[in-house]
Amino acid sequence: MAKNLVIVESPAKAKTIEKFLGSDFKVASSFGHISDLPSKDLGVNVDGDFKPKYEISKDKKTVVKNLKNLADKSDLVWLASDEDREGEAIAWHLFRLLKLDENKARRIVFNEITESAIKNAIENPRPIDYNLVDAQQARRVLDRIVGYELSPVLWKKIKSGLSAGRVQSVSVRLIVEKEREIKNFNTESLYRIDAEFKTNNNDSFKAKLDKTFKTKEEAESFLNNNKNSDFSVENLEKNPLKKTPSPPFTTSTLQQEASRKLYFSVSKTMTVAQRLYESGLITYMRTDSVNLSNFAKDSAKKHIISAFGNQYSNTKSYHTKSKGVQDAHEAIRPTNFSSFGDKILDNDQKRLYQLIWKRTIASQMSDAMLEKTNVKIKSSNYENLFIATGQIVKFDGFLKVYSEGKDNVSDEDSGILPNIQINENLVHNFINATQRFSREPFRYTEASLVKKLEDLGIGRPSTYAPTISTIQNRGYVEKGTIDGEKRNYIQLSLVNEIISENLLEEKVGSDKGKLVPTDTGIIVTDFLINHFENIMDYNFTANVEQNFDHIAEGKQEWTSMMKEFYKNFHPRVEDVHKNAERESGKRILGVHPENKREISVKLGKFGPMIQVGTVEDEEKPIFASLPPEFQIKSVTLEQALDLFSLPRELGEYNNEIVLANNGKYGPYIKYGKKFVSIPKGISPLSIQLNDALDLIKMKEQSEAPIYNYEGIDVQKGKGKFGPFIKWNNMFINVSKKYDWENLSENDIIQLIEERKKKEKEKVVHNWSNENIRVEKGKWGKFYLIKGKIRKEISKSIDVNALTLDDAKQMLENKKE
DNA sequence: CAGTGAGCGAGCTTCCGCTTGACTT
Repeated sequence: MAKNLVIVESPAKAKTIEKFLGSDFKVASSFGHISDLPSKDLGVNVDGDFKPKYEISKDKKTVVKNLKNLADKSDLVWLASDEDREGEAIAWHLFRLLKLDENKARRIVFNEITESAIKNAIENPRPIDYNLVDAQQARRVLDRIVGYELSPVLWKKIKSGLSAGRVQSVSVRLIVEKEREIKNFNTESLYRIDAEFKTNNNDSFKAKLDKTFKTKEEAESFLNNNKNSDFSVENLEKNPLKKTPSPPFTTSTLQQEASRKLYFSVSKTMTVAQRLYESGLITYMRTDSVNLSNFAKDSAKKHIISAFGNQYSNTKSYHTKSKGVQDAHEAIRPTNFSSFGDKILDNDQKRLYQLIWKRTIASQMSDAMLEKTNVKIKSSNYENLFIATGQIVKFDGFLKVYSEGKDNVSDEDSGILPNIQINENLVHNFINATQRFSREPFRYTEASLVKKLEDLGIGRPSTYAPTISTIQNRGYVEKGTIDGEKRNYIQLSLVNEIISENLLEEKVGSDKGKLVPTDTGIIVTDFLINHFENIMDYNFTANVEQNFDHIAEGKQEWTSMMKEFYKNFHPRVEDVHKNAERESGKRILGVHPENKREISVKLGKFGPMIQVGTVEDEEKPIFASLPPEFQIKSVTLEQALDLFSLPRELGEYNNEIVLANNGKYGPYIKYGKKFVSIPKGISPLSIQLNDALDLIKMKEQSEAPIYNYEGIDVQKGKGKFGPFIKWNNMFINVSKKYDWENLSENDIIQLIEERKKKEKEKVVHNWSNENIRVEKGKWGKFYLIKGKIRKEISKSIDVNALTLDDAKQMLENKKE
């Protein structure tokens, strides 16, 4: 057994490091945090000393047990978690839970995974930094108090199951406010003038006028003014322009570029990067640092010089400026620059790797040298000037491999100008006056939201992707589906001294794939801003981070910060609990045309709903849920009344009545006892019998058995987790190596047999009459299964000797 | 799984950051 145990956070890192250290060292991983506050209750003594109650995280029990075993057999334990707040806390929890002492434990840190860095770290251990640990405790406890005290307020005042937190609530606020900006935006139009001129050599180029016009009349009169006008070059200026490469990738910039260039979602970028990291092709992918190790800079330099030549190399260091950066890792870069990734089999992995390769290499290359030309063209008839700009590349430098994408591309790039002389006379091919509408602000995409959060110092590299999922899962935010509308605009053209008018068309107002707030998101945000302005302030995180820094520097005691915060926060929570009005976003739509009762729309316990009448009325109110295609803020009285026509009887099929209705899980068709979901885009209010029958037949077809194996039908389908076949109540995933569209008889038999074999190995007991099984799980665990009940069997019980009666007894206890 | 919404009250929900698999349909 090795004398030394090194513990790092990530297993892939452990594997790499073990190669650098000799046989005296065993390297293991903690898989991140091992200890946390309990999930069931607050877990903080808020009435006294703010002491947190820690327990070993549920999924880390075996990890801790294994580490304890290894530690007990070692002479020295090296705690090598990351060099930041969270990493220091992990080291401390390991120290506590592995029951180490000062003689046996050493804390070491390194922020690059190279042999010299690690050996250097081993030679320079330091004590655990308890100030840094306290800063982490403060961060953890603050987040817990905010999240676990605010969420129950929402359950009571708005809807059960909702959540609030320091990061997610502010993220939703950003999206809600952006939507309001767009809604309140006043679109104005003006006329822009652009022209194409011709030189003496018959070369054409484009130019813009330095003035715009408010009305069509003004634009037209300007064009008239150009008839019989002479044009000449008044001024020609050439200026050098330098472009510098962007720094290497952090998590946030990688997510943005992968979104712009590869159209990856934030979470897809992270899973693909994780694969590359596990294969040892890139460094760690959750980082806020732009720093490159000396090793990386050296090998990038060598690669650049040999591939492009000396003049392309410009080795430099980058430093991170944004708030709250902890610099525990390197920037995201290839581990080996000599591989351009052509051999990576998976296409997505290859594309992401090559993006990282280019960005990193470019960051170590020379600036690009450009020359910008500015030409001013005057008219004999008026004062205003036409301006043409051109750009030529004198030396491409880093542009040879990489240029960064832009989020909101508006102006076309200025190209190359022909040879033009000063005072040269020009003629125009055409002059256009084009109506342009001012553009409303851009909605956030996943990646641009991450950028905004990072700018505000909110959230961490490991949480950007999960935060975006959370706010969508809670129903606060969704991806837009509106395609946009057509809009006409006018273009006046002066050609050969004649003015003509054209009506052109453009599309505006699309929110496809962008983040838009739901009714719930808007109501919750307004409620929180009303009652908890402080927490919803964009600077809240920045302010508390300052306190955390003071704690880390030993200038402030962490529980005193908590007391100070809680003293103001908690009474506010109590007050809102007691006194605040229920927030439902209620809007009165009008009165019922027949019975004159009030019709309103609001957010109810189970989501948005329409209500006829009020509680005060003699007659009870009638309700209908508002389907997702409508919104509280925009639904009309007519649409609301329509909803009460459900359920609609469409006709008959196989002697059964066919109904269309809205259910808990969306619109559906019902016939007999069967249900068929109505797909998005079709309304249960307007669907006709024919379409409904088509849907029914489609469903029957997809459920039709494709094969019969051992007397049991085989069906196939596509689920949440990809294509599968179903046999004997087992879902069998069909991997990519099979052609799911055209499964052969052999494929099906093979899939079922493989699965049967796996099942057999797993099952210890099977009392099929009672539908009770005992199965083997991972880590030597055993499970008792009946229907949907799944219970872990304690290790003290001999599973093989278990009888049916024992099993029944255990299931009974479970129910209590 | 495919109607509930007042009010009553049971019993449930919830945070942010650090890490991977196991597991779902």
